[in-house]
Amino acid sequence: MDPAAGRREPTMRDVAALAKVSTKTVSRVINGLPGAGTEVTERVRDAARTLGYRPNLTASSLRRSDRRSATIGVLFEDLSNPFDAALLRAVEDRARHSGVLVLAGSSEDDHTQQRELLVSLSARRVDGLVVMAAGGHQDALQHERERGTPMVLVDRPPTFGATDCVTTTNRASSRDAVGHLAALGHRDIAFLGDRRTLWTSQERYAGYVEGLAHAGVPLRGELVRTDLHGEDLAAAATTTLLDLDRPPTALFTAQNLVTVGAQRVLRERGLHHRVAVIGFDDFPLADLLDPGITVVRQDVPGIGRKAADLVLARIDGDTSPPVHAVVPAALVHRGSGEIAPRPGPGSLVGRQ
Amino acid sequence: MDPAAGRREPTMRDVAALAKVSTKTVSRVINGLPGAGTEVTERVRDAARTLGYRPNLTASSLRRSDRRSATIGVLFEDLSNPFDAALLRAVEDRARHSGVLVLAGSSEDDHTQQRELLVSLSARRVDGLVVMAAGGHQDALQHERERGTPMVLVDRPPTFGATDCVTTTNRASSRDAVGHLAALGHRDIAFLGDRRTLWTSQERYAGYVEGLAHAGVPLRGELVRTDLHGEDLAAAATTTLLDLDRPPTALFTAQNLVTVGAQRVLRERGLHHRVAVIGFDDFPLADLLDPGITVVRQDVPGIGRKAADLVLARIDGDTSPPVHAVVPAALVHRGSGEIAPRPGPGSLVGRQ
DNA sequence: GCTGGCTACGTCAACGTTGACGTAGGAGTT
DNA sequence: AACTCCTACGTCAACGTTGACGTAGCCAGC
Repeated sequence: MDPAAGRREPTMRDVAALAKVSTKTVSRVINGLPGAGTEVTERVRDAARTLGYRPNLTASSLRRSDRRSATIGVLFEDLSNPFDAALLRAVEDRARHSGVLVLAGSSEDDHTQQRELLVSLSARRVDGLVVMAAGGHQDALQHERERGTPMVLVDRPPTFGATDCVTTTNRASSRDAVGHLAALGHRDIAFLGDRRTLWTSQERYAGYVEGLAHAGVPLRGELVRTDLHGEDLAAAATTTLLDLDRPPTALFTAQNLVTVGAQRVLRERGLHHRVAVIGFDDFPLADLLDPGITVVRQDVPGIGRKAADLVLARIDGDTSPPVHAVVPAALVHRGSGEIAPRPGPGSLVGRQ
Repeated sequence: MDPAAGRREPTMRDVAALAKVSTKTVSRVINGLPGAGTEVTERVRDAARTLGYRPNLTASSLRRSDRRSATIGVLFEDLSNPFDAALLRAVEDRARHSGVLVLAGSSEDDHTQQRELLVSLSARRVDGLVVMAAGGHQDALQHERERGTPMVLVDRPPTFGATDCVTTTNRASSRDAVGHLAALGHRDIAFLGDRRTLWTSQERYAGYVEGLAHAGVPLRGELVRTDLHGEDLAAAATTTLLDLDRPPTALFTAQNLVTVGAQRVLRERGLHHRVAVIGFDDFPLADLLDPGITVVRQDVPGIGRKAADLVLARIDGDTSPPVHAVVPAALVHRGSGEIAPRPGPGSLVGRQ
């Protein structure tokens, strides 16, 4: 049974009646505004406590001139992905310390779902948004932004203007990672990437191309596999790569699930000490594997904090020009990226 | 610059004026209620589209009799923990399909923070709560519950009455895990647990005790380590356990971070193929480690779905007696839990 | 003693929406 | 022709709160 069935939430009016003051005075006391004497303040506090009064932020924000709901929306791809979860946590921490709560949703990288969530969030009059944009067009986001909603994109930049965004050094770090492999002597470095519609995938691929070029290693098109969304596709692509006549001696896996999928296949084939791997995005336990997985590690909490700071500042009226903040990623050497190439079965290395 | 600086959000009044109808008729059209003719409906829709009208759920829920905000609060320990994140995602999915959004917060297992978040959530008039209770007393939760807020506890049951809850088979699965180790011949099975204030820790410890008793293995108090909150404490405890004169030949690590901390030490010492380990809670990549980590896997999405179903049903007025749903966990054999005991340096096995 | 300024209140309306209820006009019934 | 009934609207007030403004009482200063 509902312990409070039939009961009604006490309102300011109830408190005012019990304290024998006007609702306006209750409002002043509750909000700590000046204009209430000490004795009256005490009476109001007592009454509120007695009745179990709780302010109604819904009504308050409807009436107040600033119209703030003290709530922001967070719209990520998949809240159960460790990357998204860490990002959410960082945003939430920052917001909480400003008295702002977070409405969170997963878009599943689907435009329809993203649009529906945007509608739901705007119906609740969130003060701002932190969004990991679904790949492809960003019409719905642009539309929302043009209505004036403060918005910060994370992980991927907007394709429209006047919007803050926080990303990492996708291209430069990818270039460095490939350069690291090339410096060990690798010349057959495969690229395994997530959906090509994703900006991060494109940037990481661009970094891969630049890294090869910079090292003077020709790009072999057959070593490039994209649109690997999820572990299974990544594993399948890894299999076909290893079955090539001249298989790669190193893999650059450009997303965390892709890294894991590739890793699974290497282990099945007993090649995990033979084929070098550098992954983009760190993941839990990457250091416990044997060999440890060398990764490009993003500063996820840093990205989240920055994004939260930006959106909170915009909500507070900051009208300085839009910012594209780039939070540097770092190459973390753990072993898998430090494996030198050596001729394997079917390899043509040394025979050229 | 804010693209909409100075502009005001269009309201029903604006739409009504443009469509030359009353606001009430706009309300009917927007909410799909009967009583609006086809021609008028069309005019209203056009006007709404022209103005970019968006309903204000805040005002709507203030006025409506049911007073629903179509929002629930999710109050977990740490949204960046994979367990919490997976749970959040499951709850969010279920809620979203009912048109309900999720306000999420991390309590960090801290009563003050939990209380503050409860206040924030109730100020926003959430329709219900899904809570992972902080350890120790649950006064604030009980108070909130007694006010009538629908509430479902997950992972840990309430210490007060009349409240739904969803947990897993902590005790039985722990018993089974220990039994599994004992059946392989282990007699020195250590217990490494999280904070003793947590109900799950207590239950898992109880299962450990029962498992030993059932297998006829005497409990050695020095093999029991608790209050290991986080990987570092777990690693330190593992070290002292391994340094015992008669070290354990198997570890039952009763929480995912504890499992990882212990694993780290075993690897450092090269004992990961020697000392058996079963962990409670699965974690990503547990299968990729060598050996794969045998774990008790909770059905996290199942728990989240059930919790969401319960709270949504309560919000819809379900007044059936409170439920304590138990979602079964399963032992997943991956190798680390199938290592048989053999005498090691300092072990007394065989010398007794 | 009157003015001016200040403090501590109160009154009123409005935020955007919807429930309760009213009404005009047409169709159907007797 | 008078009646009921129904549909398609409109009017009004209220949800809980706060901004704008009003006012009573007090004190200081001349």
